[in-house]
Amino acid sequence: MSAKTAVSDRRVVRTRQTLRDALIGLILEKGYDAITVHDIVQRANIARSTFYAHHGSKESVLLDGVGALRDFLAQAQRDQRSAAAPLAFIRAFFEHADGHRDLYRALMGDGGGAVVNRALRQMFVRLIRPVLVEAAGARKRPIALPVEAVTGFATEGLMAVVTWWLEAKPRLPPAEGERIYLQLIEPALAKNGFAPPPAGV
Amino acid sequence: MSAKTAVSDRRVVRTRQTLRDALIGLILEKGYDAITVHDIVQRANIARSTFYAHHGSKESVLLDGVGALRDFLAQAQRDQRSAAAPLAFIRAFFEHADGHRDLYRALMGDGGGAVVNRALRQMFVRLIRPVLVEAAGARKRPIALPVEAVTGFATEGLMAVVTWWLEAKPRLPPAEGERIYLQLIEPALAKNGFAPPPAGV
Amino acid sequence: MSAKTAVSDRRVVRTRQTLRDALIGLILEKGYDAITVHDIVQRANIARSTFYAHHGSKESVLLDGVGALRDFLAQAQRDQRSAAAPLAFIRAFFEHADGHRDLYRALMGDGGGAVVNRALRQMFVRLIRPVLVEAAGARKRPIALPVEAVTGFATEGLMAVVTWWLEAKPRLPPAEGERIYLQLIEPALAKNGFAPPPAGV
Amino acid sequence: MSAKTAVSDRRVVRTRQTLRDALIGLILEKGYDAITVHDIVQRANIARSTFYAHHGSKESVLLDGVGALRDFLAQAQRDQRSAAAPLAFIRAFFEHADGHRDLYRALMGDGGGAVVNRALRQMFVRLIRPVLVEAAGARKRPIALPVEAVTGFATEGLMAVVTWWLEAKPRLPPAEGERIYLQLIEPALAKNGFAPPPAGV
DNA sequence: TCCTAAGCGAGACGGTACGTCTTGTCTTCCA
DNA sequence: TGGAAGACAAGACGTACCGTCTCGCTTAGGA
Repeated sequence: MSAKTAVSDRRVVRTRQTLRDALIGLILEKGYDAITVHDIVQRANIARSTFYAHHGSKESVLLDGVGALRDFLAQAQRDQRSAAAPLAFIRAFFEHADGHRDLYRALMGDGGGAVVNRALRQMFVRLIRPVLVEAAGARKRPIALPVEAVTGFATEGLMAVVTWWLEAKPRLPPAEGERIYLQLIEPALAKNGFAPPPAGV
Repeated sequence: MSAKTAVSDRRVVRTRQTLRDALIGLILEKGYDAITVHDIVQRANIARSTFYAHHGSKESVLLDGVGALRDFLAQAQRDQRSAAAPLAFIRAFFEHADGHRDLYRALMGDGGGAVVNRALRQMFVRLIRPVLVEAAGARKRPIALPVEAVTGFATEGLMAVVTWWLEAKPRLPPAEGERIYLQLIEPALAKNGFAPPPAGV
Repeated sequence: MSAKTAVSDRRVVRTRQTLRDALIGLILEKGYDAITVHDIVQRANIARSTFYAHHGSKESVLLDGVGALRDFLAQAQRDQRSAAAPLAFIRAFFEHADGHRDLYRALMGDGGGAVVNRALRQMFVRLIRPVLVEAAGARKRPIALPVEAVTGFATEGLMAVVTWWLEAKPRLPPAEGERIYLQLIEPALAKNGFAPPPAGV
Repeated sequence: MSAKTAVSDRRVVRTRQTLRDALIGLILEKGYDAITVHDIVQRANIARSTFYAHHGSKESVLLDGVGALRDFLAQAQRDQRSAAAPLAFIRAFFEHADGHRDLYRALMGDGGGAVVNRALRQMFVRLIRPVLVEAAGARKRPIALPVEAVTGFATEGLMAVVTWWLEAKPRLPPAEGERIYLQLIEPALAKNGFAPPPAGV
């Protein structure tokens, strides 16, 4: 709170940023799992002890970044969601991934480590579930499928389409990724009572 | 082939079985990632060097088992597939998982390690893709979605439903797991030209 | 050189000393060859990795000590050598060994390992050869025996006398060890033209 | 004892010979210490279990051979010893070594392992000591040096001269090796009361 | 001529030590 | 006083040998 703390904070922020950059660079080079703490601190030019002063492990460095992404997508979802596009964040996500293809390729493929995958899935779950709950709630008749199961299905399906889209040759525009996913998931939802209310069914 | 080989084989088979059992027991107790080779050989009561005489790593122990599962499902798929049930192996899989719920819970959840997940996904891909390729080939008009993307979508969706089904309370029968998955995936396939010809849905 | 290095040095020196002490204690107990790196680090209460941070093997620990002994003897030879006592270092060596009989007993007998023996022999060769070369060079007539052969003979003879002296019962004073060796080696040298000019014998 | 045993013996002898040959070949190639039991049985084309049926370790293979050498030298000493040549076996030894220079080079240098050295030294000690004891006993006045110390001195001196002689370039005849050793050791013995009685002093 | 006990090949196995690699903690100094 | 430097403890890793063992094949003598 004091001025001194503010100064420290600035240094702290810089250190953390350096760490995140180093980690991302290394992920692109050799994959998440193969990275050691030693690699990171060497690349970031900081001391081992400094690393542990900020993070308990390399996971923690990464989750910083995922947190930022989650905030960004949540904002997009709030701003752009409409009855016709209840999953608006998906477009935002593909746009963002399009701007950082290398990074996402490194994160989402098998090079990305289980932790990253888990974090991303968790992020999607939190964005998708509310939409499904709401759609189900608007129905007159009770739905036949458990919301949790459908949420998982939609989430993993999204992960799969994104992973494929990242590697597709020739490179596809974000809109194409979104289209493919929606074309797959919307029939599944619509047939089971999770359809965007006004659209029909 | 000779008698001598047979004898060695018998010992080898017993050792390998012991290793597999030990690994499964440990996965149930503390999760795949936390297991060390030391844990395994201690539990199996074999020497460290013997372990490495059979396997290059703990992954390899596990993949033995996955291989057996793959063979089993492929057989089921060959035997039971029909026009009305092109994904017959799914029922066989849920039945099998129902008989070894603890094991599958350990393998498919986050305790199962990335290697296991990858192996299972790969196994499903090999079972699902031929069905989709065939369905797409039977169409008159070209399909609008890439087979690879749809295969990934269907595979990850299956993984998600299975994972959810394993943890569902109260415990659900295998038929219920199969029903939920098919109810989700079939509309997605049918709407995009991968339908089991005209018969289904 | 910097203060920081000095600090590190202090810790390093202490660690190395601990290792040397542990090794010497173990040599006295069970002989050099039977000692494992595990024994040493356990006795010294340091981590295995720390051991390898300092030394590539247990030999290296030992050679530290031999290096110190070599310096000590070379100094004695420079200071005390005279025409009448061209091999002055021998007296210094017996004195030193008298003060650390257990250690030398462990090192020189069969418990000491080939590495130690080799190192000690090498040390003696470097002290003896210059004396013989000089003595031979002072002669008018060429000598009849190769210097290398004589050096080897004198060195191994010294090793033998020292080994015997260390085990002799009752315990003999250093001067007695020196006397026995010189009484054996000087006639051999004198008769073959390596005599300490005319003064001796 | 029975005829059957005799037959077995023939096979056993052949196996042992094969092992000895393999070991010697390997010593020449890579030095005694670097040889493993695996190397030996592979080279000899016998089974690991057969090796252990005959020998407890690779040392044991070698000591077979040293035993034969000892018998040979003891015989030579009995046959050729005279007042003028109390150490007659030395000539026999150099002759023998001259016929198998590669082998002795491998055995006596640092490549030969501590066990070999110990065995050879022990062999020489048993040949030299009786001569010195006898010479000392023939004296009127008591000798000034302990027989054990002198035996050690003479033995190690011999090892040193042989080792040097084996490596000398150009190659020296056996007689030259013997001459050098005797020229060094005889004055040492003579001056201290171990002289061959009639020769003088 | 067959029988039978040995020598032997093959190689799985339990064990022990090795040297390497990470991780996370700690101490000491410097700016 | 916070961060750099890096020593250190802990412990898993995969490799290399060791010596023991079990199992059949082969084979040379005695029945």
